[in-house]
Amino acid sequence: MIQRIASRRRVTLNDVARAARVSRATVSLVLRESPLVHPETRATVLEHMRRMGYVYNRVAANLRRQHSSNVALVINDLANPFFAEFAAGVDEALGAAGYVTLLGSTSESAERQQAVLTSLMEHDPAAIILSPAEGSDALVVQRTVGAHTPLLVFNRELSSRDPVTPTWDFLGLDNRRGAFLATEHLLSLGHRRIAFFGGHGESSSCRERRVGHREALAAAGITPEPHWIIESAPTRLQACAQTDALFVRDPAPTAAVAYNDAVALGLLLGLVQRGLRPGHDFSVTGFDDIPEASASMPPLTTLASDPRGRGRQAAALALAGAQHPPARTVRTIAPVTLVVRQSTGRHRPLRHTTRNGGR
Amino acid sequence: MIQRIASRRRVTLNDVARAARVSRATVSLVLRESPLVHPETRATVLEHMRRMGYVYNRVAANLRRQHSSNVALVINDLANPFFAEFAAGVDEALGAAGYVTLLGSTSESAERQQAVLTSLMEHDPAAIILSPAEGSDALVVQRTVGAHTPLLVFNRELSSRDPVTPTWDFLGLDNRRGAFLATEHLLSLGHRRIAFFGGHGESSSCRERRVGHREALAAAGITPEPHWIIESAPTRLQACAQTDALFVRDPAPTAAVAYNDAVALGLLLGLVQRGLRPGHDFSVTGFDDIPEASASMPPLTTLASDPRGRGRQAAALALAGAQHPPARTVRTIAPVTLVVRQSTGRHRPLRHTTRNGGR
DNA sequence: CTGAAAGCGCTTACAG
DNA sequence: CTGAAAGCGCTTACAG
Repeated sequence: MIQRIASRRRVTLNDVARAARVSRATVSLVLRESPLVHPETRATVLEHMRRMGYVYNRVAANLRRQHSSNVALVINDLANPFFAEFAAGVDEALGAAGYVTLLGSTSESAERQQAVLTSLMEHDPAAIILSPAEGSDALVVQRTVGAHTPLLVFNRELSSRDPVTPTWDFLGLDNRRGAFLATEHLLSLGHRRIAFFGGHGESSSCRERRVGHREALAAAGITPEPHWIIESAPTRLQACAQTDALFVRDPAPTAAVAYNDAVALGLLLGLVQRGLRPGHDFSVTGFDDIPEASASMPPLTTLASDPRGRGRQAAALALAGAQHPPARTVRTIAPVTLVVRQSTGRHRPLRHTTRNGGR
Repeated sequence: MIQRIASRRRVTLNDVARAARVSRATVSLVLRESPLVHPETRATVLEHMRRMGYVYNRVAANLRRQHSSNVALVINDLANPFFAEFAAGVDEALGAAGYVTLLGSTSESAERQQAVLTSLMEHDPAAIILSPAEGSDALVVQRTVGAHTPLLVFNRELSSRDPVTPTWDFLGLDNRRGAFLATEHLLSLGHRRIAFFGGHGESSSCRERRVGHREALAAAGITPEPHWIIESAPTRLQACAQTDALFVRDPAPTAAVAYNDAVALGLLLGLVQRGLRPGHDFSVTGFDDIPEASASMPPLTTLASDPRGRGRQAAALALAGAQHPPARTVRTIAPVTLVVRQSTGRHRPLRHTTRNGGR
């Protein structure tokens, strides 16, 4: 009976005021813990709220205050543990700051990204964190986000056919240095013919990692052969299927810097299917340090970037962008660290071993 | 300069009306594509909107219409690919229905779940989809969600020390039958001593899976030994560390039904470290069919539950709950299907092979 | 310390 | 087909 009455209509601040025999203003002040209101009045009001099951309507409050308490988070691939961890970090930090996360997952589709951004914009986000879908266009994004809402682009550069001056902040990983470290590590193990395996040349992160690879080789006086650079979709299955491309020409590489962990794990599988023992006959590095990296056979040498920490960082940057007037755009490049495991050593899960892990 | 002027203030429906020299009502009708408004007027208004960069404020509209266009999604472990896929499915279906997803990730903490739910409730969700954190209490959840907002609980039962009559809908997997199928499969391979490995007895999904395991054994006339039931936190690392518990007493099990894929993958690793060849000396099954399951060494026999599809289903159920008056609570149990891979066969990735994969 | 009034950006009868 | 008015649930000066 009480249940029925309670569920008839949402109880509002007005109802509480009437029940407690005070004005709406007073209830509002109680809500925001103003010292102006008499402790006794305050206690009465609070008691009424509790009894009536009042829940604050922050949406209405925000409308009146011209304020927003939500941040949109648009993710290209939530199924990838790297981005899932990132999202968890974003949500954690936003929640701690009193914000709520509006999620949009695009499944790597630029069209869906467009729809998602349009819809989210109608919910008046204080800021947007966007990990762009492949092939998304900077101009299109810029147009739908508009000039009022601060945008933080994560992980991938946002570009366009026509030149665009970025009006967004950027948070990315130090891809160049990561790939440099991985290549250097393989060189230190005695490898000379080191492939760069997987990823697409259109992706900015892939391009940057290739540069790091090339620079490390150059520093060692090595000029990479064209057939050491192998493309593949950044998935385990596609990478596995591309394994043979490493061995089409003699002399074949003895090691590979993989675009990321997913690709590296696919390559591990491909090597085994070919009768090779990874970490023994052929060395492989990854990128991201997803949970599977440490549990693969053999465990994967890779670059750790702390995706959850990146998420917290992204939230902080986005909120900063929302608070200050848009001064100038901020570019942040987060460091990555090499984690050495058996996929490049010979059952020696140590850092910077100098034993030759190649053939 | 134009930039500065544009970014000064958000342009509202009022601004558009003034610019187009019509009333606000007319603009509002244009927005909702009402046939009442003259095509020419309509065109003018639309053109002004475009030029002025108007973006619809759905929050304000919802307030007026006493309507909500967001659904809260609270997830206990977003880093787990199973839940990440689920979340992607939810977001996809909600987006298609014109709703937006409010994300809350709890990292398996009941306290954080409480905070997250409270915060999300203030954003007036049309419904809540909750995958409960371990140890969360039904009464507490019920109290903070209230009677107005339909709640769909996913994956785990929500219980309490005191008896509660559920006022929420439920979507879960057919855990009992899944574990039954896995056990039956191992039996068909000739195993007689089959352990149930990992998970905690407090978790409803773990309890249900244990029942399935026990029933399948019973159907084969086998009474499980107490030391065949091994607890572990549902993570790869903890599971790996528990491997030895399988072999403390003779005769030891020759196969194990693992609580889920993470646990199974940890067990695979533990077996290898012990010098055993999984799928050869010892058979293992998982649960969930996460992407790594097919890429592990050896690939994992497991139960597939289509988490993305579950997500879409959850979204549909939640929206249904939001539309109809709360009639009675709905319980939905989604089927799972056995996927046979090498971790239970001898390099025979086929369904229902009858070859003995145990020792 | 509390109340009456205006307004956030929109929608919805109600007249005309 | 369009305009003037009221109101969603809240906050914020402004009086008293």
